[in-house]
Amino acid sequence: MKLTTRGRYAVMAMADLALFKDKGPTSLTDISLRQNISLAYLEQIFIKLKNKNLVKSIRGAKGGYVLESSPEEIKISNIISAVDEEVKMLNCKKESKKGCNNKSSKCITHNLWDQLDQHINDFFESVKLQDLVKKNQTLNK
Amino acid sequence: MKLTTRGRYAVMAMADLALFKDKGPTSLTDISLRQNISLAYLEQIFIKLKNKNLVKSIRGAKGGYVLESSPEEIKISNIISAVDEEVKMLNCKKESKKGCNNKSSKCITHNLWDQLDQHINDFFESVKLQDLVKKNQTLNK
DNA sequence: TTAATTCATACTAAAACAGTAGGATTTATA
DNA sequence: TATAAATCCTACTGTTTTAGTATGAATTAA
Repeated sequence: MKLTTRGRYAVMAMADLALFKDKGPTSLTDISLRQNISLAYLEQIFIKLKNKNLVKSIRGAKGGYVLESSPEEIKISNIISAVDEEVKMLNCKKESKKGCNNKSSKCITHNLWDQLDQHINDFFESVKLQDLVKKNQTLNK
Repeated sequence: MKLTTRGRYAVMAMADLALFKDKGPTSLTDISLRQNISLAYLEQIFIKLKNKNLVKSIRGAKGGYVLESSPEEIKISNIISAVDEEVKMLNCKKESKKGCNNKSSKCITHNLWDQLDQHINDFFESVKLQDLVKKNQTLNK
């Protein structure tokens, strides 16, 4: 599976945006400082988030980023899939390389990975940005 | 998370062992051919499986590997954790490096990754080797 | 005009992955 | 007892990915 710091950072940054969404556009500098993520790396991540219409950019001084939708509407799955290429276990799908050919009994575990994919994706589908923000508030007294 | 071909191969190989468990020890050569996995790579994987007491080795000609327990008793989680170092999303745990310090609001997403870990591990705990073998049999007419 | 910001692209060190290579040891069996 | 089949052991390696750096251009509020 592909779930790296890029995905994690993206979710953290989006959660940060959600936390401060009432204070106008949030600059990446702020997020960088608060979440302790390299600014230049954040920039790359936000290009992708923007391309997938998860955030809107405001250029120039006092600019920054704002969420395109409300935190209740943004699913974690949207964020992850925007920055990491995909959440998939299986090589088997691509017929080209090695992979199993599905018909034979070769890839006995085909279904297992399929189901795991399903589980993980379901999980990310079920959690909204809002859930993170709420959780955070109740957790830190 | 760490779930690579090594983990996949390990599960495939163990499933293969389960399928042929009545025919005496199974050699890695056989598994290599049936599952299309490099023999030398399999050898490395099986050292780990042996160290974790998932398989038993019989050396010499006509030797091979056999399962230590019955397929009903071996959980996928056992296999994965034997060959991949761990199934964990969080860097935050290790205080040493960067990570979040948990007390502050920094790592808003801490719980999210924790829960995902839980989900994945639960899944792998719930599936037994026997489930794979059965599934395979019913699937291929 | 300046400073703060996004935007864009190219580069890079380090690590991990997926093996390969080469040989030593053990053991059934012919 | 010689041979072949197997596990065992350790070191090496090409490739890719990751996580970031570096550099500079474009935009815009003040």
